[in-house]
Amino acid sequence: MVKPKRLSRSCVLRLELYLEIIEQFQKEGRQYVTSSDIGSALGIAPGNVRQDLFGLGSAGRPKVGYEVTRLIALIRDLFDLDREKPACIIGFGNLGRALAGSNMWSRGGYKLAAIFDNDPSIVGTDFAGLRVRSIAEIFGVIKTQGIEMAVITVPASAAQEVADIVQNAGVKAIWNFVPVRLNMPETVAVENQSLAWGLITLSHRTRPAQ
Amino acid sequence: MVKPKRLSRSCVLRLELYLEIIEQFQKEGRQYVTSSDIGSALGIAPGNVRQDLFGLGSAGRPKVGYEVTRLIALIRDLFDLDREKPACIIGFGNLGRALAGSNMWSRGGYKLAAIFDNDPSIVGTDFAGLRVRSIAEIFGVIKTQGIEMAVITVPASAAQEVADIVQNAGVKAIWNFVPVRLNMPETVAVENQSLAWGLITLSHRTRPAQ
DNA sequence: TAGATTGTTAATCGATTAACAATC
DNA sequence: TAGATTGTTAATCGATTAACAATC
Repeated sequence: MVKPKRLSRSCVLRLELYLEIIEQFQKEGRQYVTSSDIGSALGIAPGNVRQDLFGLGSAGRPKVGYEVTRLIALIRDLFDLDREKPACIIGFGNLGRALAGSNMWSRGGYKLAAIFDNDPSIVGTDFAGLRVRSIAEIFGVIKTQGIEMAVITVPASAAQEVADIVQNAGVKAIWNFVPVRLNMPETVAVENQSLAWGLITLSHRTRPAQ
Repeated sequence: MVKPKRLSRSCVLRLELYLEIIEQFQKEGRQYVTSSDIGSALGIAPGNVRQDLFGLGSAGRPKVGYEVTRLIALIRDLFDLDREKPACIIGFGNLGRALAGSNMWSRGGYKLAAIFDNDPSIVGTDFAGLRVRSIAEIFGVIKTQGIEMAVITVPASAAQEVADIVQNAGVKAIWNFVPVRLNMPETVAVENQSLAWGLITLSHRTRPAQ
């Protein structure tokens, strides 16, 4: 189950879609799916699907298709979704709260393990069994709980400072919702989730003809 | 200022980054930027920057660089950011509230013009001068206010139904935060913002070596 | 002038699509 | 068997990178 070749970002994106749709097929009770089943559900050419799965080390059977359980296991393994990785949220405003309450954590193989904020009126309150902690505790809690990922939803002025702290504490990944380019070593995986991008893209795509 | 050629998604993404960084340069008082300035700030090859700007119909001056104000105007025009387009949010839970309060609207050239929810305890309350309206009013309000874009943050079970309504009302774009594939005609631009994707990507990128 | 930087073409690289033999 | 579907190679397409003459 070694996977030496680096997958392109677009291939990763497709595989995420495949997983989603295949799990849906599974819910419907199907045991096998074909590349056309997957492709037509997603608007992707079946050959493209086959080649992606081929790179994954698939094992489809001509005329039958791919075994659903095996395919799901392969993709979940590739994405490391079955290991519950501790994560934290830093910045517990509206967005932090929304993310904390979302069901995305388990889908991504993470577990929300700590929440931090620097507002004294929030620190100490409870959310889903977690006590909101002060910013000063970030380093220690990440270390002792082995937190691997930090979601950053603080004001722009504090983002780099917070990122430095979590990086020093040994976090491997940062999900950055702040519209600021974080300066981080290559060892930390940073995913920028600038919300304005989605809007700008839509604005572009619906721009009136001139 | 006609732009016949279709830009690739990655090119659009880069141009969004350029805009961001160029506006930052502008704040610092600079009048000209070179392709290397932009490229090195973003980790993109300067030749790539030049080619993108070339496709935009740029007008740089050898040895001097590109005029900041002109470049900003070109990109903002391309993305149609200077026309304030009315938008609405449907589903006013934590996420809807977080998005409503974000400063992304003006950056994307939109203006939050209406909020909808079906919870009677929320309908009628105020948020930033807007009265939260009931789901039943969606069609009429979109029509009368000329709303062009709808942000959908409702439960998964209601997403398709809501999308159908806004599409019938004439919305041109949907920003879908629900992890559900919406069935929409090609005339509607749909941007899926599945939050789990960011997590899965990070999980993949930090997967322990095997 | 000399040096820096653009505009733009050509070369490379990678990803997608087409195709079809292998196989169940 | 015949037909459907995979595995896998080759062809195409597009995007990135390299390169360099033009120019300020």
